[in-house]
Amino acid sequence: MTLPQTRAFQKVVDYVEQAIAGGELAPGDRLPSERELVERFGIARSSVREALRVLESMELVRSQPRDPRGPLVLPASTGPIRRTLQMLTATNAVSLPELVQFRMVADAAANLMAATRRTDAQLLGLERNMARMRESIPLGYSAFSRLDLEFHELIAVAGGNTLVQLYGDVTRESVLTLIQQTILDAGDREALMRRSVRHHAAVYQAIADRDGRLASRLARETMYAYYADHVDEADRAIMADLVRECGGTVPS
Amino acid sequence: MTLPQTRAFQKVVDYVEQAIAGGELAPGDRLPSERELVERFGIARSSVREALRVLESMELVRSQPRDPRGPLVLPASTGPIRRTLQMLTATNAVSLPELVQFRMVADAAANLMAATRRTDAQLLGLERNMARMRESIPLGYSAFSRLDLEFHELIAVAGGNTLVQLYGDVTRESVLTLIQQTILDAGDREALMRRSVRHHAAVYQAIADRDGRLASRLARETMYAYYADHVDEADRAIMADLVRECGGTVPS
DNA sequence: CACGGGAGCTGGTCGGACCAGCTCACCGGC
DNA sequence: GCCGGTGAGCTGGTCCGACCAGCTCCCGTG
Repeated sequence: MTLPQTRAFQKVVDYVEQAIAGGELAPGDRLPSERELVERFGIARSSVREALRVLESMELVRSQPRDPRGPLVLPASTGPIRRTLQMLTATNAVSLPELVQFRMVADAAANLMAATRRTDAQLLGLERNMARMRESIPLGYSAFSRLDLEFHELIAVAGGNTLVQLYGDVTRESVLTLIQQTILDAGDREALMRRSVRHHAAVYQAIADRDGRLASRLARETMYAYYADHVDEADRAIMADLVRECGGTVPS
Repeated sequence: MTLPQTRAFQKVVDYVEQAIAGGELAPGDRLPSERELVERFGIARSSVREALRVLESMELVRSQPRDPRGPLVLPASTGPIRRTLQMLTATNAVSLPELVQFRMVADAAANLMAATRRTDAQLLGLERNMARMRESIPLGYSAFSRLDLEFHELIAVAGGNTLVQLYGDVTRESVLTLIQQTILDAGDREALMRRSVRHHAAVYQAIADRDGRLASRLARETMYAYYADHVDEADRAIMADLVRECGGTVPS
């Protein structure tokens, strides 16, 4: 009883996890109430509650106070991935060069896919984002960078690949938190923003023209131009390789 | 008291999360004991335990029974990312084409980086893996596929980018679980394995020669060859785009 | 100074208690 | 006969107290 190898709450967690993975529990379904789980699994309510907290932190389930229908089963979420990666970058388990290199690859893929799959409506969304971005230049870098993120996210959505979108989003956010201070300290922020707007316009045009390879190359060349100076020589060499991988060129 | 917007255990979770992110708590450190957390946060022990279960499920902390030193702070882990992605694929929130497309990009990047950064020792590791793989062909597909995964993981490690490595690993695992049955049902598994060995040999040679662009192209072309028949036309087109992105060619 | 044993903690689990308030079925009015 | 308001019966959130087995560390012993 006391040390049955697996802790009491784990039984409930395992059961619910497998039930969701196996399709027996679908989003919108309800788990039995805490007191009913107590009886079904033969464990104390505090143990059941621990299990529910774990399942909640995995975003598989949500308990709502005083809901007689029981805990709600949620649709599979990417939240834990985001949170975990943020923690990894916060503790320096993942470095800026790694993030930047990965972003080169992910953004390039997103651009490539978006060029093929984008709809006219999505193109319009990009256009509107660019307009707002131009207007935001006088408002300062933080407003601008939010729109910058949004631009890339719109492209990732248009690309239609959940993984490219998810990993790209997370990585962009992390890059921004790591680099923001550097940029704020740097000299001519407005010139930086203007350059950014030009780059976006070029990418937009490539996607509008359905020229995926160009859109991809632009992503990599732009990332190189932005970040090459912020990493050491070895990482810069890898970044240059990544630019060349898709036929791009790096300034010498 | 009853509905203070945020639940009692959340206070502890937030505190520990921020302390770890901010560097005040480092791996190897100890949290105060449960009973001490009770006093510090002014909440009941059951609430403290819920918090610890949540932190444990994020792999930030580990409680060990009867350890008077208190819960152990762990090094940042990628475990939750792996588990979450497995759940996403299990519930079909992420489809096979998405996984395959992402793998094309991630494996290509891993190969490219490995060609530049690999050490001779790592090259030797790849060689040994290939030898074991050849020997494993008669042992059946599951042993073989394990070695296949290992080959790619070795390359990813040699590439030296944590993100490429992590995402690649997770994605390869997921692809395997989704495709394994199909392959087991398919006709000539042995021919498939032999082809795989040849592909690995080619990638190995490119990495040995430090020809990153070739290694990258091989990754994409190989993935296309393996999986193009298992996806619909639209996704196949994207895969073809990805092959061409790095200058590769697709069979017509 | 080395070592062995016990005291004092620890985490794991259980049970019971109270609170505020959402739901739903039931009942009464229209 | 249909609709709408209401109260009973639950729910989840929190707390408290209790017991168990056993790891650690300290102190006293040799």
